[in-house]
Amino acid sequence: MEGYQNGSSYAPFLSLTSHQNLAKSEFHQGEEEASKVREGSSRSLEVKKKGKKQRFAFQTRSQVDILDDGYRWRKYGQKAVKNNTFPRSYYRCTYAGCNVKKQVQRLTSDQEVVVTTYEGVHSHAIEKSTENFEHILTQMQIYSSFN
DNA sequence: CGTCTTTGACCTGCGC
DNA sequence: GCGCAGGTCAAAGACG
Repeated sequence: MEGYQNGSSYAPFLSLTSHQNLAKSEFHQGEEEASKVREGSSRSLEVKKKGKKQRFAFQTRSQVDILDDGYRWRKYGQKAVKNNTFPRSYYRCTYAGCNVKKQVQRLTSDQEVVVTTYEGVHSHAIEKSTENFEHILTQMQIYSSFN
């Protein structure tokens, strides 16, 4: 069931948004992640765990793509989208058991704006101070979740 | 030495 | 059935 919900020490922005005048943040809880079996190759990864996928996207005005939100992220891919001249970066949480993914994309129209999309919820506390992220929160705007 | 970044290749889903 | 787009992984290199 909801073994991923801690409601204690995750996504600092979630709590902050509570008293912020930011727009509404939409969370999509989809339970359709199972069936990701890839046979035929040496990939024996089993992601058949139907975990709740919560997606959270927002815009930030920054010159750097890497927004330090207090967690450690490891980049695992970079692909360019057809609609955007700039490539999209894929990050993943390096915590054991915490398979949270982060997606960062820059707008081709406004390369000063960075769209960050969080996927999943952290199951561990932050390792760094949130003060830095809190500052970013002031400039960030909730972007329409997705379609 | 350990950690993380980068790039290419590979896979899947969807559309036609 | 094929092509396109998007998404992911792995290995090597770079860096502190």
